[in-house]
Amino acid sequence: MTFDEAKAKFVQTWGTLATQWGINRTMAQIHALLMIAPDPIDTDTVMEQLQISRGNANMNLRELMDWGLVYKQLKPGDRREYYIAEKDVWKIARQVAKERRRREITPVIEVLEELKKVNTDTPEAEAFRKIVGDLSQVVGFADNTLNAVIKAEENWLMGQFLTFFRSI
Amino acid sequence: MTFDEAKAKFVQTWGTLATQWGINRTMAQIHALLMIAPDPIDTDTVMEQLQISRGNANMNLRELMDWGLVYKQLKPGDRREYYIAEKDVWKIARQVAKERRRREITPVIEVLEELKKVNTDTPEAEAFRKIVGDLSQVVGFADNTLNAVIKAEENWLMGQFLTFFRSI
DNA sequence: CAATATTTTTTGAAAATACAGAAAGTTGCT
DNA sequence: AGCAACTTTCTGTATTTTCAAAAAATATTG
Repeated sequence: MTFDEAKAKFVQTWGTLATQWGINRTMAQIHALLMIAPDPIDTDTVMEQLQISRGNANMNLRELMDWGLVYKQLKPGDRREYYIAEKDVWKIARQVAKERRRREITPVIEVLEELKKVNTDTPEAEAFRKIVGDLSQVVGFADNTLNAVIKAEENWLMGQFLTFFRSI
Repeated sequence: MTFDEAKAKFVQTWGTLATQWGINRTMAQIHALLMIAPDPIDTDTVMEQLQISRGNANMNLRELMDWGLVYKQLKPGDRREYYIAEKDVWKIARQVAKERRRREITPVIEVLEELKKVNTDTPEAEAFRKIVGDLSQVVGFADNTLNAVIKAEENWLMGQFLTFFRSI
């Protein structure tokens, strides 16, 4: 496999993984492209490399900045805006964990807590509260896991977790 | 909130959460419906409750069985097939972890390992190997986390994890 | 073995999502 | 201010995903 093939495969793989987890393919591909770029890249380069329109490139670059995964970079004497990706993978992980927790997990926990309060007095309602409560625990577990990632220090994380998981 | 409203909200919430994580909305809604059903349910009931077609109901019920989250149940003296959901939420979690690991994480790890082997000798390729290697670690961490869930015993899981995470 | 009930697969259409290209908006220079 | 270099937003189109309805297959009963 040539280096160019490897880069292409990386971009494609990252895009596929993203889709499977409910994230826009192009956004992930741009992210991949920026992660493996040694230097800042401008919009036109992104467009050319991924064969996408300016509008699309711009939209997803903003989204990536919104997720805190990509930064703008200005070059002195150049009006264009260049983009650079966060390269610290654990920081990336923390950022993603943080966003997904905020956008998707926390709201669900709130709803489930609300639903547990239904006070209808039938066996059916009793069963309902049971399963909702149980699911609440599972989602809470996911929440805790993400939170652990968010709170963890860079290097500390790998060590602690690996030690813990190896014990299982 | 009435009990019926609560049930509806639960089904809707579960569907939304699923979409956000790359899973078919209807599949999750059927799953939700079955989880809170005290008794086995047949296809027509699913169709009626969620206002979906027979084809759609059937397809997603199969998919749910494929994920190991729903079982068929036959009633003596009745030709129809009834469906029942796994109610043990930790078993559900383990099942989901198992499937997603198999379908989505493991393949990515293999690709990343492959990509690390690119032996082009330039600074750019060196940086590529670095980021791919680092990401490999992060994905490996996700893999380990899912694996821990899969391997864990039912009740044991909550206790261990909570203790661990509280320490963070 | 027919007649009937039930499940499964297929197919084309509808809905949702993603996107290109163009228009509009900004910024900075002369 | 006026122009040029870029960036952002908008709008209609294309792609993908989801799904209803019909057709086909399978199972069950008399």
